[in-house]
Amino acid sequence: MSRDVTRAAARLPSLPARLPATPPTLADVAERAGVSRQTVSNAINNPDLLRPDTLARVQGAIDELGYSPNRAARNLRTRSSHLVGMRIGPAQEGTANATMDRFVHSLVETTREAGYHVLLFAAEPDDPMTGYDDLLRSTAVDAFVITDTYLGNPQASWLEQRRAPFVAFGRPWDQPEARHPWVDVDGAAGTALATDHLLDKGHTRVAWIGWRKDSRIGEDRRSGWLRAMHGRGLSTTGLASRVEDTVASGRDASAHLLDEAQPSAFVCASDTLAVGVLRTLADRGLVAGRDVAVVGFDDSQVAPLTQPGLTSVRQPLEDVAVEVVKALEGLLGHPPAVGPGVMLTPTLTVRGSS
Amino acid sequence: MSRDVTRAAARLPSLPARLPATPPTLADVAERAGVSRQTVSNAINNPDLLRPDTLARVQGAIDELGYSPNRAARNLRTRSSHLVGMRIGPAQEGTANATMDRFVHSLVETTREAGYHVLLFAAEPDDPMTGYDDLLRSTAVDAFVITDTYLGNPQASWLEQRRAPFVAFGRPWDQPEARHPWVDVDGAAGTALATDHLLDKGHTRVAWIGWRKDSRIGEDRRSGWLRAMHGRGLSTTGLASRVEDTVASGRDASAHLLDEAQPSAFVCASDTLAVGVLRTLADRGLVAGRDVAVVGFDDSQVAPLTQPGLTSVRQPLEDVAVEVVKALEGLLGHPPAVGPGVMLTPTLTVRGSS
DNA sequence: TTGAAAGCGCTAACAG
DNA sequence: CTGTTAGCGCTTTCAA
Repeated sequence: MSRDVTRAAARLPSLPARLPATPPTLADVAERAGVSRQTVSNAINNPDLLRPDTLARVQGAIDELGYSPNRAARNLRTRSSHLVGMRIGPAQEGTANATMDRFVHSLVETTREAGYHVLLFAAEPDDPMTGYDDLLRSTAVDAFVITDTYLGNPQASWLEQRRAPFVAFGRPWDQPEARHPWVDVDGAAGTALATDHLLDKGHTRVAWIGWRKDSRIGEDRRSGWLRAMHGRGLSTTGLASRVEDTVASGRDASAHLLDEAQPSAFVCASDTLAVGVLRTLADRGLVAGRDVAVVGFDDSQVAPLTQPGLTSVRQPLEDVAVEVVKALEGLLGHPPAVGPGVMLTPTLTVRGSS
Repeated sequence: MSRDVTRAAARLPSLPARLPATPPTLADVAERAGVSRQTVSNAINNPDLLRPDTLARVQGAIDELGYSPNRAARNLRTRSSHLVGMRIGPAQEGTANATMDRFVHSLVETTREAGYHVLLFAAEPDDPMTGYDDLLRSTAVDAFVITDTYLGNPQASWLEQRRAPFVAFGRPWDQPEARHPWVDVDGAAGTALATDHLLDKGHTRVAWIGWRKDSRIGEDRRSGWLRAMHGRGLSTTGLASRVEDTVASGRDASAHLLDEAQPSAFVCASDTLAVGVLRTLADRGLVAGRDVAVVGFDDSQVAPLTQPGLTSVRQPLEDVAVEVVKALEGLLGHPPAVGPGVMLTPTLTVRGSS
């Protein structure tokens, strides 16, 4: 093989740590170990099939050469890439985005442990599905993780129709017929946790500031507050408000509620709204955590920075990632296994505001 | 070809939008269009070589079949994956992380336009280079983008020694001999911009609160403040402080500076420190923006949420991504072209605090 | 247990 | 301008 002459010549003068111009192949390892290529392949993929001494010799050659199987070749052969695609939206400022970023970190970490990598892609400006379509048809990824299952977007049903493997972070709100695996965080449980926390501290008039009614997630979070209040036989009349997710809205809403309903505590659908509440309290010379308690949602970057620190509901995104990867592994297993949806419970990060 | 019989049978009863069990190949398109496989390949990669009518026929077949070249096969053949690897650190809370997340978004967006995808990977807990090594040896990515070029980490020199194509977001602080392409944001220019902004407003005693001396980035940012002050012949004696990057440190440092040196404005190395300054002002009944001006750095999520809004230096991460991708394209071009480092200038987002 | 042969789907080189 | 041939590096039959 003249190729090997070239390769040997190319490798000789180089530093041990430097990668040769063209990486070693299965054949190189085989020659070095004095076995056939398939034996090397088996050493990697089915070590049990080899005699221990053969395995050791092959392993030695692999280490010496710094061999790692060529992905493209392996992908072509096995029809799988060990890549998981995930679309990320534009870098809009805001809490929702930050939550997704936190999730991406967890996902990358978890997929690594499962032998997968995460391929990020951006939405095409025009068609929301083109990115998925291309990756799917070119068999560039084995599966997708989708995240925004609300706002009635077409991803889930589109992928399902295509029989593309995917796991959703977010329950299929509007699709009871959906059969795909999903993982979600129980927002209602989170706000119930927050509300109970306040009730345990002796508050009886706990107000809610949430999002507009068309937000499924917002209504879900609101229901947890309602449930906790009613669970103790407390009235919620006049204690709720539905507004835009901005600081100004939270500020206005809390001012209004304080005037009209005299709550001693607020549970909010987001940290943004909670910051608005803190501002109202400051406006009025009230001390958060002493005079009025406040709890936010998402435990965002701002929560520890407010004065006092903002108590906030925290989504267990690390656990979400773990469950997503589990579902992914089931989906890509032989035979494919799709379990039921997984619902996780958030925790409460208690700080000075409550 | 018995395979085609199977395929046709499989495709017939399916919905047009549903992906056939096994995606169409070049051969399928070729047969459909009545040309050879090579012609289809040319239609995709070198359309100029085809006669217009042939091209149209092939294109038609491609569209009808929903054909997209198999990535693995193409990667194997061309020895390139059109994937760019980027390592992300653990999801620690904090501004630095948020900046990186913003950058990732921009990078994904920009690479998409260049026909690349971003492959994210996590650091192995033990060895910082294993992730790079594996991806490199398995030829899973064409190049890397590295981000933390400070803290004397080994990535840059390691990759350079391996002759692995990579672009750094961050100048090679400690390696004047480095020859790799890099893109960075001129922190000194940012703080100079901030300082000049304050000086233009009539301030003469502008204080600096920055990081400890071992931070290259911190010292760079500090130098911009120094330069701007000295540029107007103003003294900086007693006006600077170097502390940890925490709210508490910013609060303490600003309190101390106010007592000792009576500054009327603060420029900070981070938004975190600036939040600390705001807290001191609130403690003392001073109004930020009216009594004392404050400017932060990074224009993080908290900046618009503080009361009043925090003026902050903003890194042009979108532009960084564009330059990084440009450098990447040069690096991966034929022949590879490596240009000089690119230094970008930040902007100032002015809010109520100044 | 190990080895030989075949082929995944594509593109580069050349021949027509 | 189009078609033929070869082979990228790997894994999966099937034999030995």
